[in-house]
Amino acid sequence: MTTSKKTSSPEQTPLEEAYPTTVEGLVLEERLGYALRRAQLKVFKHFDEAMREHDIRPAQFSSLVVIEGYPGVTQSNLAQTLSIDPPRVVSLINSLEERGLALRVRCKRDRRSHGIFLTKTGEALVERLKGLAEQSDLEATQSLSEIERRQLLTLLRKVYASEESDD
Amino acid sequence: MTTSKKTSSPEQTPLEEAYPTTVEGLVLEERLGYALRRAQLKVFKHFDEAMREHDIRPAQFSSLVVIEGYPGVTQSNLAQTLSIDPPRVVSLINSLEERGLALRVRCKRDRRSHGIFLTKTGEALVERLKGLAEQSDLEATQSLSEIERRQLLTLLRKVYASEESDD
DNA sequence: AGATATAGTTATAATAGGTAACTATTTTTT
DNA sequence: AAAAAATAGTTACCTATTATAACTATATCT
Repeated sequence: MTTSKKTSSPEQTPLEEAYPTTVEGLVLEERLGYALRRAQLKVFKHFDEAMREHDIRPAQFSSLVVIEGYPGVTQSNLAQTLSIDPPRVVSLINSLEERGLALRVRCKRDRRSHGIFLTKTGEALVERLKGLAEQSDLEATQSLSEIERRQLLTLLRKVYASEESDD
Repeated sequence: MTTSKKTSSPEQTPLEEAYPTTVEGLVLEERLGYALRRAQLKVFKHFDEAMREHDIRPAQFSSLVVIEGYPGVTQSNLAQTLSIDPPRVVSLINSLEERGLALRVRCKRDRRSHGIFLTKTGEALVERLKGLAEQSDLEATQSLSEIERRQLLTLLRKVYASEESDD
């Protein structure tokens, strides 16, 4: 406030309400990270609504789908697969186990690790959720044609799948 | 743990290390939200690295760019533009002001609001940052051709720009 | 047997994000 | 012109996410 370093003409006060509610034309519109964040915000909002009824968070959904696809997957596998940290997996699986959707089974071969399995309830739920998630995606991307939607998915995969060294 | 409800064959312990570190072939790969999150994770990681030297967070960068583009923008304008909440803007501008990058000027016309301006330092920094951000985007999306990158950006904009009612 | 590595866990901290309530102003209504 | 309502910004608070470090129990290596 006491800084005297000024640029434009600070004493000349902000004009009307003439300021934009979009960043149209701004360099920001060219930034991939910004576009990704905004798009993700929108898609996740739809997802949240779709899952509210079942009180399922994005990470829980992802976990359920992976466990369904690979019954007996270990927690460290899950961490790698979803690229989240082991401590995060613990609370994730805790929440699923508490709700009777999944369960840990101590591995006989290596008694340090747990295989994660879906319960019958979990299996039934994940089937339902997959349908809801697909519907939610469609709603969130109504502005895209079917071809564009596929294109977008392909491009996104291409971005995150390239494991240079990170991730 | 005491749940007796089982699905696959939990007693049969998890197989080797035969589990995947990708979700290849899984329904998850078809989910837009998942793809967006993973891509964003990657792009943001590069961005963080690029900005580390200047200790600038994504939201700070976005704010700086918007202020540069619309000198005298008010905090509520900024909140709308970036679709973040007013309280978030407060701490954002605080951090920029403390570092001498931006400053608030009480508006004469409407003394409730502040116009936000960049200082000379802020202007110089944002110029530098824009270059770094562009470079970071390119690095994060090495796997894309220039055309694909443009395509991706266009598609993402199309997703988040369609204001049906949300956002 | 002893050293080292791994799977999972706990505790903890940093941060993002959002809600509610408050102050100072301005605008609207009567 | 006074009272009521709306607005800009702020503060306090609360929750969820994410990362880090340290601990345990098992397993592997030499």
